[in-house]
Amino acid sequence: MLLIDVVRVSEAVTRTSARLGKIGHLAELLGRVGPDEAEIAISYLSGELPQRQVGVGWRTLEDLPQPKLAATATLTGVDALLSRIKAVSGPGSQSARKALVAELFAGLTSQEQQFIRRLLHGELRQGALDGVMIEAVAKASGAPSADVRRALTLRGWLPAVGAGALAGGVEALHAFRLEVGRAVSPMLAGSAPNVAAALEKAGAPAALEWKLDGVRVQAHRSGSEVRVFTRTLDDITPQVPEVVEALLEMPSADLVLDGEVLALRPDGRPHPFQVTASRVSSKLNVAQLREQTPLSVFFFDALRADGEDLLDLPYTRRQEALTGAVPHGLLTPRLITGDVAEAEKFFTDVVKAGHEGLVVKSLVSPYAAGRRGAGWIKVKPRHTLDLVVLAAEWGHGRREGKLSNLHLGARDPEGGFVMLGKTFKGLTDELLAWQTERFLELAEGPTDEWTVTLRPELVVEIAFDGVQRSPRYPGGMALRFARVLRYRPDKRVEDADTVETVRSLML
DNA sequence: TTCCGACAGTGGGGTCGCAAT
DNA sequence: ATTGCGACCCCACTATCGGAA
Repeated sequence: MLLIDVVRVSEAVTRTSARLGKIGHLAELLGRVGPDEAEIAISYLSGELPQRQVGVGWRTLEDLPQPKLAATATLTGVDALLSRIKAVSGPGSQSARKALVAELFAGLTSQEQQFIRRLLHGELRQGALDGVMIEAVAKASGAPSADVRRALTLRGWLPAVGAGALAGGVEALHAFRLEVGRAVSPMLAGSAPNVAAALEKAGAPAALEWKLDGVRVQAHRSGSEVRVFTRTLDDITPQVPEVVEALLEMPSADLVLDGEVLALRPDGRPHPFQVTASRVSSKLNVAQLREQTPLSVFFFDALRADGEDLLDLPYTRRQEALTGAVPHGLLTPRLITGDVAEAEKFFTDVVKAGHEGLVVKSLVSPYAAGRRGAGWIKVKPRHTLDLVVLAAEWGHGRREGKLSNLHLGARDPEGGFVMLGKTFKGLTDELLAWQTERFLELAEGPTDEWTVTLRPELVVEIAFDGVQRSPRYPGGMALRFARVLRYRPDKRVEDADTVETVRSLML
């Protein structure tokens, strides 16, 4: 199959707004793709590369050769070249990689170049990713989408599942099973503004578990072999020997556990997330680093224990298996209640202990991996500040032509403002239109291709999760997960919060 | 007919490893 | 030694479609 066939379908998908229409276009192509090309086609049309990443980003794609006029590139040819690009390493690799990228793009028409460029950026923007492709695979293979979804949960990679379904139908899908040592798509949580709302969503009584601010881990043990995976199914086993040792000390030799690693201080309170992230992502000198910053692991679910698959069992049954397999000290603190007051006290306690909040879990839901179902609901405290808009950046994609990303500043009592970060979240289309117009009236000072500097006159109420140390911003601090709540036309700039107020929140 | 769950899109800060400077 | 790039940890929110109620 030619690349252009896939590109044409992607363009049709982009033009179609109805999801069922998108599914139809995708399924049509899956119906005529060859068995050796199915994985590549499914991968491209769900917005990812079979290689996952190949070491090519926006900088490498800045200047590219002239496009060809005739579309002759094959899917397998492009895929093979991308694999070669990924394999490049060592001194001189940047120019070698660039040369291969040039070779790749010289063989593509401008239409194809656009497509591959967006794929490499991870921004296909055709309105269809895994969720839509699952339905397309179901339609093209004649299998129920629930079976496709289930196989994806267990296999963790849709192109393999889709190719299997196209070749072998429902039977092939049923052949995908939980394999110890191969990562399962993790179950994700939705969110609620407060504990009462979370209980309502999950159904009371529910289980309330501490939400620890670390890195999600899925730990597999088969005999003396242990593997640890992240939320995106990357293998981080060498970086977390503490988790490996914990698994090996457990009595059961056949385990798949879900949990969180984080760095705790000697007094038991958590380090800032940055400390945990630094430790977990360091691959060099792990032995030394663990002396200075040991990791702790806490498990909250069991997908397999003592040779039994548990994914389809309700929460309470999985918890029985978990508490039977894992030492008490490695269990995530938990309370089962339907009482709102009791739940709120538990929430207050966990926040006082320095942790992130709670995850409220339905007692009956199975391990529904890979989707943010109603089974798990997270609740975190929310801080707010009144800040001043210092500048704004032009948006991309559906925000093209709109000033979107706000630069936020706190008032400096000595005069002026201190930038604390940016945000684009929380804006409705109406607000985007309004602020674009208003910002252009306030434009003043340096303006480049992306950024418009403003007279500091607008006060905006910002919600955020916390203040963290920043090597980037002048005040040495930045807001974590900042989002717009509302503009405050009733407030003058002199009423905005000060740098001191922000600093007092950092601790 | 209305409601709501699931999805895609739009980007945020921080940190690491690696290659180039 | 420092800088730039790519990758990946953490992530919130809105618009939209289409099935459920």
